[in-house]
Amino acid sequence: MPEGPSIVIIKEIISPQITGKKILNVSGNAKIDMAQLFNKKVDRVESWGKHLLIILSDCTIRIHFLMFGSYSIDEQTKPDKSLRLKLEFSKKRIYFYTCSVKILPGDIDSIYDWQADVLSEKWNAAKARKKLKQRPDDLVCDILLDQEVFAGVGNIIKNEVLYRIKLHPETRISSIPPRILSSLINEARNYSFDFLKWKKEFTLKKHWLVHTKKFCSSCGRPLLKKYFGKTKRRSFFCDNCQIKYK
DNA sequence: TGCCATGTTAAACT
DNA sequence: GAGTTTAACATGGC
Repeated sequence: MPEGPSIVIIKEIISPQITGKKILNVSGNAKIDMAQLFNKKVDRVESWGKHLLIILSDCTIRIHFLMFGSYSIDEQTKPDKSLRLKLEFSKKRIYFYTCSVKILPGDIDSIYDWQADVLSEKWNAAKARKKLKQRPDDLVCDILLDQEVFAGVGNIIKNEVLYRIKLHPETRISSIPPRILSSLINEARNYSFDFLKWKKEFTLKKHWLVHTKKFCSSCGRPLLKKYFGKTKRRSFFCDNCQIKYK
């Protein structure tokens, strides 16, 4: 579920089913003020990075699926204890499980910077570049996961992007040549769209070149798995093909 | 079977 | 108070 493209898919499925519809009942164990949602109409459904946003007239329901979140439509498929939020409409019921639910008051456009979302048509590569320049000492494996810079990028996308541009995960931002920095920013977006396409085709895993893989598809040597940086997430990489600039 | 993970937050530490 | 580490969430794949 969790990386940005998966949220886009959920948005595309849910949006046409509930946009313009009124919330007739709210339940679940989410720690939110449910009364606030009662009888409100869904204005639109959006995604920002890994956030699913159900936008109402005066507030927004923000769903974050974390690591194990899921949802279902019309039938409750999980036990009550994991049912965070149930939204009932006249003909539809949407269930969200094991996720983080928050109500964001006010205008959504003043809360989210759509230009930071790698999957948004408003994505702004130049702005991302400026943010990178301000973080010269950060490792590239950390900054790719930074949702302020690359909203929607998760650990799989991180690994695949770095492999694609032949850059070592432990490289400092300040050491990356300008041309490689450009491809980093471009591929963070491009790979996310490839991820989206493959996920829709149910062929995502088949297309992984490095994530959870054992051997480099380019040189055939064994891939390494290490935990780098502040984020300490798994990095799969080829020590031979991915360059660590200094 | 048991471990680990596509993620984030907040509490508990140093 | 800053920075770092751990726990919590609770499921599913290998």
